[in-house]
Amino acid sequence: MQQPVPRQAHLRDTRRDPHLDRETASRTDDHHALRLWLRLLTCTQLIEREVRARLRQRFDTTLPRFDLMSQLWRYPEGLKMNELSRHLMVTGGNITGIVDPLEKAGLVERTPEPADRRAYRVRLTRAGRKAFAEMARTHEEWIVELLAGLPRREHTEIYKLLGKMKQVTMEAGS
Amino acid sequence: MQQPVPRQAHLRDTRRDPHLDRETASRTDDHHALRLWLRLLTCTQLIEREVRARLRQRFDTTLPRFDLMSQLWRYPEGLKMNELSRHLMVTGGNITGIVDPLEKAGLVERTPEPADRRAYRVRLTRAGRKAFAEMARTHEEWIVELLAGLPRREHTEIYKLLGKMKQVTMEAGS
DNA sequence: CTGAGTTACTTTAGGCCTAATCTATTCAGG
DNA sequence: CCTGAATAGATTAGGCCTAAAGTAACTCAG
Repeated sequence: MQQPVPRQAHLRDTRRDPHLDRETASRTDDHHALRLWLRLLTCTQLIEREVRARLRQRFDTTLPRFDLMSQLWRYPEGLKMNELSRHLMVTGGNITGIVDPLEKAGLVERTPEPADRRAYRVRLTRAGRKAFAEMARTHEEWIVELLAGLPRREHTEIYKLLGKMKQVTMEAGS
Repeated sequence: MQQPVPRQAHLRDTRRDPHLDRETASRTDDHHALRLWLRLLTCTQLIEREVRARLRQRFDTTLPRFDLMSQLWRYPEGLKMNELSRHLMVTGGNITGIVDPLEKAGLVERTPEPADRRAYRVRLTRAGRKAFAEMARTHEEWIVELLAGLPRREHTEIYKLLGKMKQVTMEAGS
């Protein structure tokens, strides 16, 4: 839980120039779908980068660990490894790599699954619940803050449209 | 440029269950901003994962390499390392790690910058241009295909709204 | 002209992620 | 009951990404 460190000038982050990102170079003859995709990617990266940096600075943790704890928070009875894999949309091997250090830190625990000796259930420990509750509150404030400039009306509009986009993409994908 | 390999049953990708992703567990009392962010993330990951997999299978390359070549394609005179860093929104050290293998593969070249002996210009080679032209055509088809289910009207609507979102996020961020 | 500060790029350590492969367990058909 | 296929999870090799620190070159005030 280290405090934010003031950034020195020679380490200044040059990656936020509003006039120079992936999208800026898109050409007028690019297909609309392509430009939409690039813009979607830019928006996601803007928020994701900020959240990652803040999680690291304020809570000395990472986004994947936060995400995993977030899922466990919503399922107090715990989740199996492959369920976590599906929820977080990452491969199983990766889940092992995220759960291991969290378990070592005492934030989650593996409890045996009586019905299947291959599997077990991952749950937040008491310490994990306490730590997550604090982080989640702050995290939500960050998101609200980052999107505060967006009027409520457009807020729900994007949400609805992205819902449709999610659906058609899932149907089209592989 | 290997061909796609039919996936064996026991390696089936279990990560695309439409009823079980990060978002599904969002609770009704979550703030609207948080739910919007989760949905944005899901949409991006759906497309990104698909594109990464296809780039690997069809062209035996990666998304970061494709993205970097894409920027060079749009700037035939070449870009300096720190310009690439800004365009792709990643750190400088990372650019080194992406350019190195591309240079080794003969797809890009580093040419000295006469005015500044610390810097140089990275450009596509002839082979790089040829390879990229082919990949870009296919890549664009993929994106169009993945978003094909979205009516033109909503297409431009999301594009506009995300533009606004990008703007307010950039103003709010750090 | 000199030296402090800045900039361009690289390197390093560490974490995330994937695909592929491995072990142990479970399951289903004969 | 056996045996082959499928599943749960771990492991490995390799690539991406970051922050931080290192090197070399540039800039400019004194």
